Amino acid sequence: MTRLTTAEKILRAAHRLFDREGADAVTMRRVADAVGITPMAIYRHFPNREALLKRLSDDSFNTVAHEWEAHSRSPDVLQRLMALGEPYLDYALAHPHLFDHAFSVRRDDARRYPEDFRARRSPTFNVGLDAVIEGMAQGVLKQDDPYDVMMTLWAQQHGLIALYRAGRFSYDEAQFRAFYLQSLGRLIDGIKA
Amino acid sequence: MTRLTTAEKILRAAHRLFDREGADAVTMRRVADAVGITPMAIYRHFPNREALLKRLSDDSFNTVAHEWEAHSRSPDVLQRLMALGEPYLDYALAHPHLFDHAFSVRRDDARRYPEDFRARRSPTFNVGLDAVIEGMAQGVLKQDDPYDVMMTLWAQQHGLIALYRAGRFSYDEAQFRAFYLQSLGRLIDGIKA
DNA sequence: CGAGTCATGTATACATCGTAGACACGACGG
DNA sequence: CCGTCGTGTCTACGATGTATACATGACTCG
Repeated sequence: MTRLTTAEKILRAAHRLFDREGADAVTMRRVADAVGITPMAIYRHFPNREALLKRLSDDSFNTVAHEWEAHSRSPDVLQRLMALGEPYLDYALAHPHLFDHAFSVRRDDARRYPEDFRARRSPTFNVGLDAVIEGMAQGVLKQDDPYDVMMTLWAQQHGLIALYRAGRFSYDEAQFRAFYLQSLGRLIDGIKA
Repeated sequence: MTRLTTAEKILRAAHRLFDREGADAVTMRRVADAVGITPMAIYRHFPNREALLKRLSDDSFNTVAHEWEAHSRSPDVLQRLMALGEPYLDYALAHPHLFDHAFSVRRDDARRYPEDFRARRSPTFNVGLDAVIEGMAQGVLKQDDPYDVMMTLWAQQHGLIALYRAGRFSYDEAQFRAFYLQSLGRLIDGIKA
């Protein structure tokens, strides 16, 4: 069995709370209790609560981002674009609270469109982007700014999930997934050549 | 000059704080100070803070919803669908904090898709919906489920705004508005006949 | 007129939160 | 042996929502 540093124990306890009950449940006192230390001890490892939360969502996101890149090697560009919508949805359904914090919360270090994305600083965006670029080169997609097109695709997915997360759908996960893919298909129809 | 009841003064003071600094700035103590009463006096008019916030965003939203319905009587369905994206964006830009609370926060009384929208319980959704139905009848839009199509349109708009509100764009308002309309155009291309 | 009711406010207090500040204590290098 | 440093504790403070008890004035009804 691996020995855990205190910092790791804090992260694990906090992650558990975050994933199950959301950011509000991650109080310094509850995390400290779970680890078996006093609240102030956390400050030896993280400068403040906000930094702890940021670290949590960053870690969680990075883990998922790796699976992302591996996803869908379909040679058919249109199919690949559809398939690329899935990991985003999967993440939102599997870790709703972390998703909220990673994508719906203001943060100063977030990548910004267009400069960061045009500079290819988002590994996840890049995966879809390359599919779009390839599709345009093949003539499967209309000629257009591929960055703008990819951003439009992202927004479509994000909007559906945001509304779902905000309780605007009475669908269960399977029904929502079907609706999500169907909506994505409508947009893809709009960018097809 | 009109005499204001205390409840109205509370609402005005709270609205001011909400609109300028966001929901977190609306503390019972700050509202009470602004009105000139003690914090507990607010509880004679609102059961708790959450209800006060809900009332604020409801009022704000309803005000805007009226302008909504008046918007865009263009006989061209496609143009009308484009134009209908604007009031949503206008509201988000003019009252970003209220927008966040009205559309991005979980609330048990929110209308849910599909039942509430299919039952035409959303006056704002209906406006766009009727354009979609008309477009399908005219053969300008592909045959499809008009409710699903309208929901897809809403999600596209909502997603862009959510990402903008979360600081994922470095665009100023004018640039973002252009991008928003352009993205909406791509989706409309996908639902055109 | 008088008494009770009710709407509206205040005063006080409590639990919960993030976190500042002072101190303890063991390891380790000179 | 003695400082320094990493890591923890203890205590306390200020913000916040809100429960509870009480005050006060207006209005109603006998």
